[in-house]
Amino acid sequence: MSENANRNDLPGNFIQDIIVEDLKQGNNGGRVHTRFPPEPNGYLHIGHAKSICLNFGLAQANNGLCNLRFDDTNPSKEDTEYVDSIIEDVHWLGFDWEERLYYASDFFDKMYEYAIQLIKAGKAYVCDLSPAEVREYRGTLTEPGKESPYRSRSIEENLDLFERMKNGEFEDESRVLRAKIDMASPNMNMRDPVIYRILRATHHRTGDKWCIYPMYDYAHPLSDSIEGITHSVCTLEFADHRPLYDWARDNVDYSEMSDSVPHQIEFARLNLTHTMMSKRKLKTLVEENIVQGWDDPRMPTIAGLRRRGYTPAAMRDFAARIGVAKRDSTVDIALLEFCIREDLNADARRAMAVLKPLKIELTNYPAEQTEWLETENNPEKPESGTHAIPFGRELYIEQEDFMEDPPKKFFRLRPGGEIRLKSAYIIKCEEVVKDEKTGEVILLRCTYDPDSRSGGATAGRKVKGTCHWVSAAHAVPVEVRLYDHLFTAENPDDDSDGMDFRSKVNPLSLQVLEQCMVEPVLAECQAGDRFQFLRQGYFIADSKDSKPGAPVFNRIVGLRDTWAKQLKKQ
RNA sequence: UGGGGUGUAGCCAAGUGGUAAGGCAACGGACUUUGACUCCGUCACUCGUUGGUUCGAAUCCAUCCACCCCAGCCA
Repeated sequence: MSENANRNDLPGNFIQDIIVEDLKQGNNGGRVHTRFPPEPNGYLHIGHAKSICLNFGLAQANNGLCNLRFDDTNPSKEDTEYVDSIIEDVHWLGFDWEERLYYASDFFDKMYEYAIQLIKAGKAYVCDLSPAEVREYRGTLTEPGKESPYRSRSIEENLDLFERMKNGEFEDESRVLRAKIDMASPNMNMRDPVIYRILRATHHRTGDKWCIYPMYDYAHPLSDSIEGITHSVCTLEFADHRPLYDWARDNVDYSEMSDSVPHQIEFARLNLTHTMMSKRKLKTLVEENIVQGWDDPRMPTIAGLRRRGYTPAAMRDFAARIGVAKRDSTVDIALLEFCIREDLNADARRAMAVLKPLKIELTNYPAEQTEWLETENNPEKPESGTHAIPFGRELYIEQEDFMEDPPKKFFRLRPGGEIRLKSAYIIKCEEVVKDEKTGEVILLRCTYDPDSRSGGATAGRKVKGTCHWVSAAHAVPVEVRLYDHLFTAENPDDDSDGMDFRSKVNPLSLQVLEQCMVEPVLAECQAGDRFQFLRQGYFIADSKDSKPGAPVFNRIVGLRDTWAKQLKKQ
């Protein structure tokens, strides 16, 4: 991963270019200070991971700092559960804001004072228009707006009304504080935007202290300024808000707080194929129990991906590989899967697990005998050593590794055919036993070649196929859960077809296999341990339901399967 | 039809006047005690269109086209 880590340390994107230029010009006193500013109204998802890696990465690469700030200006949507999960997820991704954890609500007093400053400067006024009237007066995309009749109130009256708004003398929605900018601006955001509204909701941090709350467009530039942020990185849809960001930044005198002049820079948010990114819809999936929770392994949330078995390193690598630009783009989820495979291939321990067992009886193997064979823990990492696996007369192999009437180029077991059992012996299929009623194959009677033992002097004989197996007498039964995309549609966020997204959930996105057999050492694995079950893919012992002696495994990602591809072609 | 933004391969993405990086995917081959992994090779005579400037244009100018965002007292 070292190359990838390097790439992460040295972001090669247009924002880095801006920073380098700023540094060259000596702007901001040579400081670089970014922030990751989520609203605590849901769990973080893979799209946020891009932003986190960007903001913290930019700071790291330039000897700067990155803050974590909760943009908690709308108490009706926010909750401490989300605050806690966000803190956990950013840490888990591997980033540290040290003591610089802020909340926009930390600055409510300051923001209130600044609003008074604006009123005194004649740059803000209390407006009594109803929400519907405000909308009407705003005009349309092609027609200018009309000025509010309350626009020219005296400073004294504005001061009085604003204080009374704060004191709770007025109903919700009866009045707002607006910035006095330009009702004819072609930019809708500049048509006297609301900067404070009356909202009676208990705030998760300030409780009932306030009944007026600042709007994002006002609060964000001020939070940035107060924290001394130099580069305020956000997504493309805020580009239209930049003039307002600058307006608030430039019309408030915060000089006693900080010497930096933050600039907003926009980049394209992440879209992933087969992945729903809308927070609102993800929340619906949770609330309607369509998934088991925010950390359901099928969710694109950081918590879900973590439980699915994704590693922080793989996610950081992914963020580095997708790049940062201003084009609306949709990254192929195959790239994310590539990143986790690459990480796990280097690290995950190899183990044998039979997901759909088919019994084998070795007719020439002594009934009571058990041999302990050595097998490598990870061939990519010889220093990880070996472990012992028991071998006996009765075994299980994968049902799909036997075909009675196979197509061409089938390298596995067939009647009269031979395969090597990984780290053990070559066996030959002598007899196929079927269930009399169903015709289903239930047992293969085989013979083994005693001279073919792995690692032995006479092990050199080659056969075409090698398969995994477990000893029937020693194997441990476990539950395995196979996950697939929650949505089969390439772009589940697109609802231009008029169909409800709930109807697009993939019913096969979760398959539970209850008859799986794993080698005995896995009974003692720890929750969170990751394995490669050879050809079956990568799995993690579930961190939620795993219990000693009967672990549950989630499939993280499958392996590439060229055999399946060839079958399709035929 | 107002304003803002973006067009480079199937998907991302470098490139900023000197003759199209890299990754994913795909395809072909080698290797293989799992058909995985690994390794090797192929994959844009052309950068949304059409003109122009220039010895030379993905890069500069003009034109047209396409897509995304904005009319919350959400962020």
